[in-house]
Amino acid sequence: MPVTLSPQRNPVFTPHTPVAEATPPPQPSATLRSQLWSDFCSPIGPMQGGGPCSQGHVRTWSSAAESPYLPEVPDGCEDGRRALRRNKRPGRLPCCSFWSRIRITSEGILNCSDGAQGKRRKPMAPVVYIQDIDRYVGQEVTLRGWLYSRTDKGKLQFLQVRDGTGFIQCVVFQKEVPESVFAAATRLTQESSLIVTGIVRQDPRAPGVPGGYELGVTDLQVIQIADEYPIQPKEHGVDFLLDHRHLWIRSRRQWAILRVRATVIRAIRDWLDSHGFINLDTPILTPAACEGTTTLFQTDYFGEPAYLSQSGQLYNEANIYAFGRVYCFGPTFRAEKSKTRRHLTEFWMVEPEIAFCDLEQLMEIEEQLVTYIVQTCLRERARELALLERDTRPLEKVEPPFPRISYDEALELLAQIREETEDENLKELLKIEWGSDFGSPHETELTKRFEKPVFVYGYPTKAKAFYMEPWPGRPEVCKSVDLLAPEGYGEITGGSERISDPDLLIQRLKEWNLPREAFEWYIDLRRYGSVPHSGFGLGVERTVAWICGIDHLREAIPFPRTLKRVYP
RNA sequence: UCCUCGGUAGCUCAACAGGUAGAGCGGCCGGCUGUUAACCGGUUGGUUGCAGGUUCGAGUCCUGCCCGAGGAGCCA
Repeated sequence: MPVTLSPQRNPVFTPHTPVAEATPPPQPSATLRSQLWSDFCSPIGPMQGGGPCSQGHVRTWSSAAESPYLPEVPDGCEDGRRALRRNKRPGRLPCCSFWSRIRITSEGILNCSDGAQGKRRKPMAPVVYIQDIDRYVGQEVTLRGWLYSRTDKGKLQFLQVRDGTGFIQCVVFQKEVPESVFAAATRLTQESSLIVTGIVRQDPRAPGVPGGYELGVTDLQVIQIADEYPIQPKEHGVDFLLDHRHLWIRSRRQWAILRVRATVIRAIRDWLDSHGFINLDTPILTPAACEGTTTLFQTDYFGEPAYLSQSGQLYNEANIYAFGRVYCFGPTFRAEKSKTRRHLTEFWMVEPEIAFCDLEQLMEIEEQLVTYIVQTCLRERARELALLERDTRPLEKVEPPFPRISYDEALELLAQIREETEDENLKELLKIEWGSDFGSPHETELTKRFEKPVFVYGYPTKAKAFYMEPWPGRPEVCKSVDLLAPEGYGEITGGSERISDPDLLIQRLKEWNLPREAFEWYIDLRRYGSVPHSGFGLGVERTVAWICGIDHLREAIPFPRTLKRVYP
């Protein structure tokens, strides 16, 4: 994994450049790009900093105003000419690269034909990421990012800077930087983009992620002064924040959650890829309901209806007969009018499917996968979880085996909870007849009784999907299993052993009033080498919410889609 | 679809019993060498969700509507 950017590729900043002149005023967006290139790439800054060519050749470089690519070099700058000739395809070369060559021969370029003298420039500080800052203590480095917040103490300013990989405090002392640098820091508004150079030092007072390190600023270049930023570092209403989701994701909590999400997704893929699973994508546009029960989003498919997928499972079942162990990983769409913190209309789900696998083996796979996800997050995202103030002790207990209880036992447990509680409201909520699926209150109360995720298996056949294998000797119960996360988080996976007998499957389609024609291909899978097989789906957002300890799924996905929201 | 709560400055909220619409934050100006959502002084900021009604007078009371949130239902 690259941890630093090569200075050769990013020679964009020169220490001791007069910042006041290098800093653009706020620009209309149409001109911003060329303005940025001008600041990044134009040698005007360095030439001025090191002693300008008296003929002002550099000002004629077209890169500054027109193109990010190769500048013109005026007659008389022989080193510049030679550098140009060395480039086989000069037109393809960014001027940043060009400038790095110039830097190597800076004595030459600065000693133009008119004899103007220039000083050798200081070596450029390496451009680094905040997440790697601990490797650079005592060194001068350059960071590129955005101003998170600023505290002005008069002759001293604290800049909280983020670069996508972390947050760090940069300290600007008036005495230690050129006047223009201090002035530039004063002008910075929240979320202004900047390039800052300074000496890395350890200081326990410095906040941030990772924290404990700060940058003693030596130079600062402003890229853009941001307009007044709508989101302040304080509490806001949910509606306001969701309207500004495109900006909200920059804030610390959201940043931390979404980094955990990325790790959850990678852990899922890592584990499956290294346990014999092959990733096969299943269609998102589908001809009919997979289950026949849920409400789907309908689209116009060249005059015919097509529906956004709510599951790739049926296709996975085809895929296992070609590949053995497979998984699909994609978005899932549900048009139900659910209006709770546990539901999104668009969410992500991984669905493994395994040939020659019964329900018990399925549970073993699930608990291993879930354990791997949790342990990977604890190991690799400790900083983010700390920022979220997640108590990780419950997560540390997550390891196989998870408790397994049957639906019947769960009902007994619920009855017992109703006996014990004084809360009349809760007593009412927990009422349930044999044959019904659990609602949120049931799941919540059940999981409070366990420290680890708990499997509930053997649900009533009528409460589940048509394709589930009946329990041997108890046809009213099926070989299904849900995994309920602890701490009240509820269902994070749902799975089952699938029916492998074609006749039984056909009978079930009839009982569920599903059109057999649409499922002919699915029945085929039972006609040609049918084997016992099982699979499950794991909801990414619910898993992320549980691991992060957040109470609403909408924060576990970058741009949530809910009943009342498709913007931004 | 049902229940509950809410909509006042850019943001978070206040405004007693119907009587001049306010505070903090943010922005702007000034001060401060260790701030952690800094602090201090000054300053800026309003179609009180929309429509109608009662009243001398409505953010406040009444009617209707719109929007949002939480929960239920629904939901592998």
